[in-house]
Amino acid sequence: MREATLKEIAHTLGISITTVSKALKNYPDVSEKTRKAVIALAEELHYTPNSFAVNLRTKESKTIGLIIPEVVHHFFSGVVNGIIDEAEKNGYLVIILQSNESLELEKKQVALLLNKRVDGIIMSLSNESNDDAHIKEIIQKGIPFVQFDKISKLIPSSKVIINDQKAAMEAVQHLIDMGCKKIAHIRGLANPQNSIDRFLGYKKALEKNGIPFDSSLVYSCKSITFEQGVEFAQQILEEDKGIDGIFVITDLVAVGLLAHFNEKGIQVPGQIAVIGFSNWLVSQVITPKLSTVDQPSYEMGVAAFNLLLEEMIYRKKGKIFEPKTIELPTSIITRESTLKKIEA
Amino acid sequence: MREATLKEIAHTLGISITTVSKALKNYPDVSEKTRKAVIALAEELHYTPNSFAVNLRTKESKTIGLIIPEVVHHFFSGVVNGIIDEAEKNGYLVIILQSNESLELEKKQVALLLNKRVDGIIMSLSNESNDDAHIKEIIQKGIPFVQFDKISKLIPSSKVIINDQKAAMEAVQHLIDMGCKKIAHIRGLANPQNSIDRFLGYKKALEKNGIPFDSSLVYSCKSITFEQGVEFAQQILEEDKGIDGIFVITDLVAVGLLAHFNEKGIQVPGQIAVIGFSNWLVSQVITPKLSTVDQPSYEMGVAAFNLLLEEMIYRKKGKIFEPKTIELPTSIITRESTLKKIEA
DNA sequence: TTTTTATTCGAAAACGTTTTCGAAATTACC
DNA sequence: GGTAATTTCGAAAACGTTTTCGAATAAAAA
Repeated sequence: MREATLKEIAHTLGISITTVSKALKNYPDVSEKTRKAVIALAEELHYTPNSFAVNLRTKESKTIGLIIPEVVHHFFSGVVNGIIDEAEKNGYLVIILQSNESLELEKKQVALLLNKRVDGIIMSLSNESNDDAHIKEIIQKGIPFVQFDKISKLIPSSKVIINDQKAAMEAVQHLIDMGCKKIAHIRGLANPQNSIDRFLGYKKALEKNGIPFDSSLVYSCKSITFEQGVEFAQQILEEDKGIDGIFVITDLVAVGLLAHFNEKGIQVPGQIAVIGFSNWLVSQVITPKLSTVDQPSYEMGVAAFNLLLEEMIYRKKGKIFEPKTIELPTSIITRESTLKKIEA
Repeated sequence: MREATLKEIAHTLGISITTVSKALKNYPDVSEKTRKAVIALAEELHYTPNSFAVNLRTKESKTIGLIIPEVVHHFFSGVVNGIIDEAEKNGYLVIILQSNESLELEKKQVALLLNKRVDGIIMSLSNESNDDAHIKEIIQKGIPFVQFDKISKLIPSSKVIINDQKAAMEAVQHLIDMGCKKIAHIRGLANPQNSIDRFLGYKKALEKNGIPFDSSLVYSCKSITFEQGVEFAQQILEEDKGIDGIFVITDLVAVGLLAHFNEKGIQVPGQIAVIGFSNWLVSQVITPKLSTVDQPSYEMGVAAFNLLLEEMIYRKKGKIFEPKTIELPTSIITRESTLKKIEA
């Protein structure tokens, strides 16, 4: 079951390895006759170049690394999808590693990829990431590098992001347009930038519409779970502050709210309108169907790879590459949970 | 920004490349003094072996390939998770490719991985897979190979599976235990083996309990979607056959049923009990919470990698490897959608 | 025929590592 | 002191490819 090599082909054809190599790569300085012969024999032997040797010789592996917090997450698997597809179209393969939101693991994964000498790295930072020595090492080694979603602004690299603040503003504006007067916000954890940005968007939307900001209408998640949503729904009903609209950090939590409102016979959107974030699968199959903000995960993956590809090409030519930032548009998806009948 | 090499270290230390290599790999035939010196300099220069050269020399890359229909699917991303984690623990990296349920793509992906000369391949067949010339090529090339979930029984390789038929039987038995007398089955597409097996499990459970099989109670999905579930719910209500329990091919479709029943004011499980399959995230956040069959996706990934690892080790020693099949247990998760109150 | 030009080929180095095997240097033993 | 055993080292081959550059051959021009 030995694999055919250039040497073998050369030997049986009575020519040199050089010529065989050239024939297979369509170099101009090999006669039509020998080229034909080489190709014929190569096919017969099912010759395929030894990628290990090619890698060593060309100093590239046509392989990139991807580090994400976790695959089992609708958003990240969407991105993974986009990256894999686009990479494959361009002859690249993708190695995926998970950081599980742990800084320590993240460092290890970066080291692994550097050892593997991948041609480039795409990554979304873990929540813990504040120390970025390991990221700087990537840059300093001159490895093409792209960040997406959770990024560090301080690192000079290309980035693919959405505008969380703007998206949040639009979501809240939508609630206002639907007639909501007293709008609460279920915000995410304290540190992550997107949690902060969405909160700021909420504030700005209120401000823009002349609605006074009331910090008692902001609820902070301890965990991003369904149960957390149920708890806040309980609390909100108990407090009875007259809230008629809620902007929630993410769909999963929003669905928890809906579940409890449903149980208590609260009309959504009649009494309280709810809008989530991220367009999880669940938001379209719940009753009432949940309005939300769509993040173009697949497109982010595609964009991230293309940015990386551009840098890889630049670097290969020895040119210097100026990092770019791509901001992808989000869109409000209006479904039943916010559609009050104020039409016309 | 040049990377340090053995040659460099050897040069500056005035010793041979051989000795440097040996020192770093703890060969016994190098004195403590030179070993220390080598290690010190290696650390100072941040030396890390060139993996391309190592691959070429050792003929292995510590990289495996994984082909799945699609990442963006709760089940597959669970498996991916398990494989990546376990692979990393054992010093392996994972390249992921998607077949998108297309046979043509699947063939291409296999070819890609063979060209890359991965150390092993794990894969779940696409639905289209009937021709398996490309799979046979993997076996015949002697590449360690493991199938999981959607498998071809005809291919002599290790396999990781669940017992769909048994799981389906248990699900239907659960409905019967809950007092259901007239049980319908929403089955999947015609060809996939798991669709067939679950259907057979449904039949067997009825048989075992002395309930006559009625083919008019079996509904075949044209697509595995939420909407399909809604449609069947409509049809079932219109037909009014007195159905009081439904076993559904997968949670997504079951959730469609629930949505429509909810809209029409049908009590679940009071009038009709519903059980799904696969334990999608959505099943625990819907109202009523959906009973379902849990497939241990992460564990399947772990098992698949370990089987592959075993084969890789065997093969490396030149020993022949006898393929194994691991069948992982499923479990019925009883939630609100089937819990009728017949408790004692 | 000789010289020039175009065409076709191959020797050899290089990529960086691992490993075999023999040689040199050191130590132990009588 | 000499021999044997042990320790420490390095030359060299090999993995399979790509690419440079010069040589050989064939064709064209003089």
